[in-house]
Amino acid sequence: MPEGNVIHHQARRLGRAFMKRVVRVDSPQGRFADGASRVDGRTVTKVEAHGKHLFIGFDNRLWIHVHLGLFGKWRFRNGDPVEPQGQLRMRIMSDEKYAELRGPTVCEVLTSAEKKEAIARIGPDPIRKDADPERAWNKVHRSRTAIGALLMNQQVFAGVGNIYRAEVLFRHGISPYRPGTRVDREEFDAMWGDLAQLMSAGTKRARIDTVREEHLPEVMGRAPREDRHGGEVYVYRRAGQSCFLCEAEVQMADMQGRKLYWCPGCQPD
DNA sequence: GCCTTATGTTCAC
DNA sequence: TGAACCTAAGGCT
Repeated sequence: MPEGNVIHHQARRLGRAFMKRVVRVDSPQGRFADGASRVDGRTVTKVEAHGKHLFIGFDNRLWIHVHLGLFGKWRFRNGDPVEPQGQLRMRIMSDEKYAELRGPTVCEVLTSAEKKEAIARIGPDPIRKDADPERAWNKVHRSRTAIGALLMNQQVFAGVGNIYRAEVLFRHGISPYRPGTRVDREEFDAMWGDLAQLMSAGTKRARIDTVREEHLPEVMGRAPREDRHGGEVYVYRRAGQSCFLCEAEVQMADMQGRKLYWCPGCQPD
């Protein structure tokens, strides 16, 4: 159940394991059998992440495209593959290592042109150095949609998910219900820069930490147990508890089918 | 063991 | 707006 930072982390890991190597690719479950046969036995030339989308490139100009969705998971192992247990969509294997993919929303083979189209469909990804924040700003400041929803829209901010959405709004004192049209340029720039930094840090560690250093003693003192997503945060999944920085109670509400967390004291309408 | 929940997206109505 | 997708972990019994 990863946000963009984890996908980038996994892309690096897949690159380290398989780049420039001839690999075997199969689909013990069968649902990716046709795709696997098109890249089986080829050499991996590139691994890229764009938002929550992962692309593995091969020397025949084809790409495996993976989107984990809510349930998808990679598992990395050393040595010879063991007998598959349960539903295993794809295996990618070198002599020393292999990776197993279960439960993805998307696992398909694309041509270079199709891969380009897939990337064009999503917005700029704050983790990528080649991202153009103007594309996101143009959509945000023209939209009456709530900024909390815009942050979750992959065509606006690729890779941002429910944790980064809640946390970046908290860090900038912005109500999730404020329309995009009422987010000014300065606030947008600050949030974009913050996302770039937070998500890049989250890529290295494959976890999400958003608490500023000066608040850590207070947060650690009052939240001895890590939430199971791993990492220290201000409001995500803290509904009903008091805010770390003010007296207000952290709120939870449904926004477009996803749970939204915010502090009404620090993020007034 | 069973029920709920989850860092997500798409499609049908 | 809701269901479907289809996996794993945590909480509860």
